[in-house]
Amino acid sequence: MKMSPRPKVGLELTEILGAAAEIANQFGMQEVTLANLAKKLGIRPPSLYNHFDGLAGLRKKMAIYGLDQLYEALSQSAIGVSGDEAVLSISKAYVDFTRKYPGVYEATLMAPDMEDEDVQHAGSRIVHLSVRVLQAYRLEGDTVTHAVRGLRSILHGFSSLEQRGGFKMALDLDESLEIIIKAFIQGMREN
Amino acid sequence: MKMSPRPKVGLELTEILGAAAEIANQFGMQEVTLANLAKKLGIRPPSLYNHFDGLAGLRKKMAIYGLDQLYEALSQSAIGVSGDEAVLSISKAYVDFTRKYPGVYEATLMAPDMEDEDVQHAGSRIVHLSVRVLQAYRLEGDTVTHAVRGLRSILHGFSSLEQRGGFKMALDLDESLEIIIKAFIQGMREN
DNA sequence: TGCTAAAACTAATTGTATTAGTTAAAATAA
DNA sequence: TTATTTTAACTAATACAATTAGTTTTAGCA
Repeated sequence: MKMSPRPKVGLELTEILGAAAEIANQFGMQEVTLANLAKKLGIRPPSLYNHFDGLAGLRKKMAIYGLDQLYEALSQSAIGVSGDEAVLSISKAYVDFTRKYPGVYEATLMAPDMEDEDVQHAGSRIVHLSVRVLQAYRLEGDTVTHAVRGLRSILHGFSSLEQRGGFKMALDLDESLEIIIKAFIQGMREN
Repeated sequence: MKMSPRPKVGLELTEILGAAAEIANQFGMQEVTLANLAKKLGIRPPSLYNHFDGLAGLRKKMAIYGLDQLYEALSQSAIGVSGDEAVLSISKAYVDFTRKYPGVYEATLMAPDMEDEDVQHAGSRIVHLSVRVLQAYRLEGDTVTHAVRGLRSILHGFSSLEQRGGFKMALDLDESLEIIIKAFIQGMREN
């Protein structure tokens, strides 16, 4: 019996998620396979099952990891600002994030079950942040909820379309975002 | 040697795309595999290669098919209306479409190459329709382009988030959409 | 020192897309 | 009508992904 040297890699979950995020950002989520991830980490695919429950488990963990990072970026951008300035600030931070970490953002949308409690919780922090920022406008009744839905729709739709190359006109995208957001919040305030 | 009867199925591409759309609408695009599609059609997976170039080719054809259907629904909804009424009408038609045919809408976003000429062309018809509807507001300069980008962002973002169960508050979604769209177009007009 | 648990491993199974080569049916040409 | 060509099915085989079962090494701890 030969003593094949099996160096105990001793992987931490965060290193695994970091490696998975790198693959996702560089090549897209469809390239985040157990085979590719294992290769990058220098281990065999079945070994990954010691850290999470298969591909579905990995995607869930990546979604939560991504939502946490996105929340972090957004909340940082909202420090010390309020009103229009705050809404514009988190809007730009949101789009910046999807540009810098497209794969992580993609992972955010690829949880096997969006109804899952942990995923919901990670996402709800972002919703609550939006609520807090929009409450500055003192909208009445359910209007805050409608406004949050609108803001999220704009940010997600804009980012998604931009990532897919959906905007073909040669016209500055940051300018578009600013104009769109300003129009929306002004329109919400007036009704 | 027995003459095994091999009934010439004589599939038309539209029947194949229809079957694929049914799978997509019922079970999601991840279930649109060559194996599942072939089973539904009563043929063997390799036979599908006579009709399109593998899974990537199928996805491209489904994307174009979906964009054409979406355009059809939107343009019908815009007949005989103008201004706010027209924008609201196509917005509702857009969201209705994604609710009735979620898999087809998903296919719209899953083309292997969004830059592909045929896919771009199918998508551009929808953009042109939006331009025509928004031109009623006589926005100046590049503002029409910004407005089209905003409208598309809202509609795509809203639909996408709704489909993924992203809106958890118990508050009517159609009402949200109407308020969001009205706020956006009013805000765009005033600047 | 010896036990236990964590985290790696190999081997084998299943399901997927894909390619190569074959054949029957239908359409077309002689 | 008969012969040829094209279309669209087929079988067989390959490559690669996820997964499961069972095994082994390493590290920490009693």
